[in-house]
Amino acid sequence: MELDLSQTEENYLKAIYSLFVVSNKAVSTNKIAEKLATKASSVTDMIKKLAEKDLVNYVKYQGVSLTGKGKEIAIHVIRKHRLWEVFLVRHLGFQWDEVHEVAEQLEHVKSVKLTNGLDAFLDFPRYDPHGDPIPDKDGNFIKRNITVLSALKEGDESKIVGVKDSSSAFLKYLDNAEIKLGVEIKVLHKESFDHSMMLLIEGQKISISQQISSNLYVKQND
Amino acid sequence: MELDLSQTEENYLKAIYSLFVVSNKAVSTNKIAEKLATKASSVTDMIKKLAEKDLVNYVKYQGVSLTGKGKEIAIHVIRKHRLWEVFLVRHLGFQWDEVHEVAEQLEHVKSVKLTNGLDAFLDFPRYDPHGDPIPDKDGNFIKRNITVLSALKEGDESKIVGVKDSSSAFLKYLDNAEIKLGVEIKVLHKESFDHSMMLLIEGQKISISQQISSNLYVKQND
DNA sequence: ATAATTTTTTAGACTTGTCTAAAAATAGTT
DNA sequence: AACTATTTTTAGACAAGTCTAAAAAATTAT
Ligand SMILES: [Mn+2]
Ligand SMILES: [Mn+2]
Ligand SMILES: [Mn+2]
Ligand SMILES: [Mn+2]
Repeated sequence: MELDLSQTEENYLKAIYSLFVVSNKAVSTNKIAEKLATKASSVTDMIKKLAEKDLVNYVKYQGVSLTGKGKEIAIHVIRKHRLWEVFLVRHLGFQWDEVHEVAEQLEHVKSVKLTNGLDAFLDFPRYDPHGDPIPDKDGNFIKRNITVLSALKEGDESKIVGVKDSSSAFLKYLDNAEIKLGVEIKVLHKESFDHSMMLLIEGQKISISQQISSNLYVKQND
Repeated sequence: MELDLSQTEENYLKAIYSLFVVSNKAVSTNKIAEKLATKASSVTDMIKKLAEKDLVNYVKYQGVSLTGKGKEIAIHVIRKHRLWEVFLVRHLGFQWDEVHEVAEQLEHVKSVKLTNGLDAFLDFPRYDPHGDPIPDKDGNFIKRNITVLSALKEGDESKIVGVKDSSSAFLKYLDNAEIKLGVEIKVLHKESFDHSMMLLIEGQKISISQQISSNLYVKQND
């Protein structure tokens, strides 16, 4: 029962998985097309193929969701993606905004020994450079209690633990503003006019727009 | 002038390169087909495509050779292949007979930063686990003066530096017989009947068949 | 030199993944 | 309920890479 999927098929499973996670309901053809920068008609074709292989549940016009097997594969690809990202940053001198593109390629390399060997070499990291949890070899991963920074109220204190947007542009902005994962922050003021925030980060007062605060994850305080 | 080749195209270039190296003349369609476990007709099709891209010199019915650009790409893929093999053995606990299959996948990952970062991480290794030289980032590599062990005469002393056959079966045989790269050997006796050899390896007397001795490379003594 | 054999190329077909254009189904609006 | 707009699916085509079967060229043998 060893099915060998193409990179394309794996990418579809990953896309469906991540879209399902945010909405928690059947994923639409158009959403998948947008995510994979392809056309809706191509998506329909591929969905049929994946349904044939029992990797997705598909009812015409009703959207698609992953089966157990499909979810397992999607998570395994995500595991590889994130492990490689850790490797690139820790050992090859990549910046956190440079790793994604390469990890998109490395995630499709098929070798259980490679994946688990890499995991061990990295000492079983639990988060990738963007703060996303890394599934273990059985597909289990930490479900963190997080919110976006923009949801905090004046006076709240928390810790920055991840990014929602991991585009190179956003990550470079954060580098520039010296906002790193793991730092403690305090919300000094919320401007009701434009919803910008004044933060205290490591003794520094920094003002950030809502665009920024809504793309930063902080630890949920409770 | 950035051409983006498919994995298949890269594999053809690599095959043509390695076949050319042994014969030093235009490579035949059938040889390529055999090497890549495909059909001659498929090879002809692909050769035309590569000729179109100026990666090979092709004259109908006369075989094929690499252009400068084609050779450059082939060597670059080989560089990646061998660097990954070193990584897998040194850092992920792979045996030397397990690395090839995975390296066949990793060699197609495209990122200059990745390749050069890996090279630096490994401290610029000059040989892969099978004793094959690793091209540097400019495509230059050591041309060693080597012969097959079977060519040595009685009384000759040398050092084992590589394997000609790198099949898992052969490599496992070597592991079992405790024949490793880098060890000094002395030819005690050559049996004229079956061309087997009696060797002295690290104080041990070992007899090997011609099948074995003709697949081991030793340093040329002069 | 001619015939037989082998190698290489061509012709036509198939699969995967994609596309555009058009049809069908669904959702939203009056 | 009927019309409109949007979403999704189908139909047909294309490029990449492969295959089988047959034709053409090159090589080897007689
Ligand atoms: Mn990523
Ligand atoms: Mn990531
Ligand atoms: Mn190899
Ligand atoms: Mn090797």
